[in-house]
Amino acid sequence: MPTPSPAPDRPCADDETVGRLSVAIGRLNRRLRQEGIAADEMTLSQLSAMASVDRLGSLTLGELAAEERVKPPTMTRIVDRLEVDGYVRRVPDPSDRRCVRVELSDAGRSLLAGTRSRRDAFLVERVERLDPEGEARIPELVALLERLLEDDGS
Amino acid sequence: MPTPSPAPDRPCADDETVGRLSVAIGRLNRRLRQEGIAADEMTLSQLSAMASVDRLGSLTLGELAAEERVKPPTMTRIVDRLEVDGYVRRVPDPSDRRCVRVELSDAGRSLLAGTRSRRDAFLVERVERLDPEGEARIPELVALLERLLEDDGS
DNA sequence: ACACAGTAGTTAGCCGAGCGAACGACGTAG
DNA sequence: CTACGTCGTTCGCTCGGCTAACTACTGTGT
Repeated sequence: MPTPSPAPDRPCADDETVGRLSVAIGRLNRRLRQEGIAADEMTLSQLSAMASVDRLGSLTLGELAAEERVKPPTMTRIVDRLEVDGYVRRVPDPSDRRCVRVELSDAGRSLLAGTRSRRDAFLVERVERLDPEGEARIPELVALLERLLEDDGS
Repeated sequence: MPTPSPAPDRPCADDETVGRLSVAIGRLNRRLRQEGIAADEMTLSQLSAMASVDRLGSLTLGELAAEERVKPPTMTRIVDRLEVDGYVRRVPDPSDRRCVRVELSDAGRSLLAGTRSRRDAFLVERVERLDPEGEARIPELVALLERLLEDDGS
């Protein structure tokens, strides 16, 4: 077969495949940054944080940082910017005044909805460019990626 | 089929799936940064640039920037750092003295080899944590991701 | 009750990654 | 030879990530 890559002499999908995977992840990330951000004023980090709050409900800043795999100071600044732009609120936790809960504002929710679709336009278009066969496989792909992220330590 | 995700009421794998895809991409990228970088002094951008030079051979700075989907000033600085660290060389192009060709040094090549395997350790471990069924699907996943990146304009 | 250790978040300071604008050096068309 | 285009660099900016150090609070142990 003239397909350049397969090289089926290797028993399992290890080294080379994994290398290509991390390269592909990096590139897709950059593409998503370029495509997704141009439309609005959001950065990927801000968007991702807002999406987590939307999905999981009110979170403390620390929980949000952990969810986003980021250290607390980083999340503090991301939330700072989202707050001055009016997309989230800091709400003191009544039962533990050390904690700060982060909530989406209405503006945040609607911006999230609108932004998401625009940001995803690139991916949707890319997905649709695939043959139907490939397109049908996308959900599996996503599930697999999510399983790679399934967590434990660190 | 008891597979949890399909939800076949939606005609195709669009909006929500694509949203999850971009979230997963972002997270994996951050994880790779954390895991991969700790071991050595490389950043993902530096590594990715070196990998491109390794794969495609000597490139001009502009070609490299395009390949990495980055603007020239960004690539200039990445190459700056790689050069002071001795991993690449800037070689003037004899036929067009405006151009600068970027080449890997021996140190760069060996560091690339060593680093790649360490950086991939996280992914390899994650892949192996999957059931064999999932593991077997990784190559398809990679191929699909690469097809999403297949290029055209922009 | 009070002191002390531990936890949540912030502040300050550092660096890398990305961009656009402006510039110098070089090639090319006229 | 002049004028224009291209390549790379420099400058100056924002964002995102980190660590270290600090403040405010909780909880625990005498």
